[in-house]
Amino acid sequence: MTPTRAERRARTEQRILEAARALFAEKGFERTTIRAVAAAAGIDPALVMQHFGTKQSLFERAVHVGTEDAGRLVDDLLGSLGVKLGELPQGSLAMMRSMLTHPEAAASARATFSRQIEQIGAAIEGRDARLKAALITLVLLGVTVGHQLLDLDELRDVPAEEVARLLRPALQALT
Amino acid sequence: MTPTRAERRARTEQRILEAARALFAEKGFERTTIRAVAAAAGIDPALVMQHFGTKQSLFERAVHVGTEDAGRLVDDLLGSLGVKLGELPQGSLAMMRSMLTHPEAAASARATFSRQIEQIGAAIEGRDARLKAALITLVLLGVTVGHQLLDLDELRDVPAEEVARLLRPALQALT
DNA sequence: CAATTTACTCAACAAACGTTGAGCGAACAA
DNA sequence: TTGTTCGCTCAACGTTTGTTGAGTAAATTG
Repeated sequence: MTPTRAERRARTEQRILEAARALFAEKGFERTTIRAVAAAAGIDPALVMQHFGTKQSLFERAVHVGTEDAGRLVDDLLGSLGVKLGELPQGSLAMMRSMLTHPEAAASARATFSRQIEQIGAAIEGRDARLKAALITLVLLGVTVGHQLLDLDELRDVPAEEVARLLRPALQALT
Repeated sequence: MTPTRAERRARTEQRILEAARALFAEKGFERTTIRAVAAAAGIDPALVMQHFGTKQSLFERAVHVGTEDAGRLVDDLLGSLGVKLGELPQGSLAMMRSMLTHPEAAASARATFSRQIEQIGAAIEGRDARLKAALITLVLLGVTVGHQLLDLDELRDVPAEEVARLLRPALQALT
């Protein structure tokens, strides 16, 4: 009946990570406090430190989940040009939210984007393949930022399929 | 010979604003401290407060300059499809750098983008004009973020003309 | 000239932050 | 059951932050 010790540990660690991801995605690294994460997880701030050591490593752990899945967005794009907005994992949103202000988030973002660019570039022929791939990635970045993070009125309540439909010829022009 | 009092005041106010713009553009709102701005301007931190009251209003004053010029980027784009990257005023960079983490910067960014979207939308025919205009703006946002703020390797040292040349057909597909 | 305004510095405050160490009580191993 | 491990809380530290009020010296005003 009573949960085992390892279970409890894994359970609260998960609660911390979920709370951290949500707050990092909503407020970014600097405006998210350990105290707020702890409060959202229903525990003491000190426990967060015991589990993750430092705020920075908590961020890394929170962001790393979903980073591998982020490549799928590009796969889907290249395969069928069907962009799936609004399905980004919260870890990727947290990274994106912080990448302009937090140096380590910027490094992580650069690594992720470079991986994606390389992936796309390999599927494009021609001399400017890498540059074109970068632009494709940045087009998606811009739309995602405006839609998911900036929450622009013009994109709110617009179905992802419609965005994909309008974006498709533009992206095709870049290949 | 000795500068008048009003001159001195305007002079240092200018130095503060320049230092603030540079730091806000480089580090964003939360990582830029009043003390750092004061040090960069060669004065005491208290003097910054006397001039601008609060860090928030300093940011607003620092960002507001160049906001009107930001619309020209879109004008140029629509007129000749010649995107001029790398010529963004530092005030706009500061706003962009902070828009994902600082709520008031986000509000300012939304206002700026909405103005641009409306402007572009008026020049596009069809039912999806506004949505297309939003996507055009976000494409430029993404490229600017990747180039100016994220400093991606793939776009570094790439002349703006080449980016514009590759981007042109993609943007044309959105009109 | 004397009187006053003002650009500016100095020292300090209160709040919030990340982080730490001691201690408590329940789960574990023997 | 006894001793140990460990998840967890509590209280506090030291630093950094934005911000303030008193004080100084120089420019202005009369």
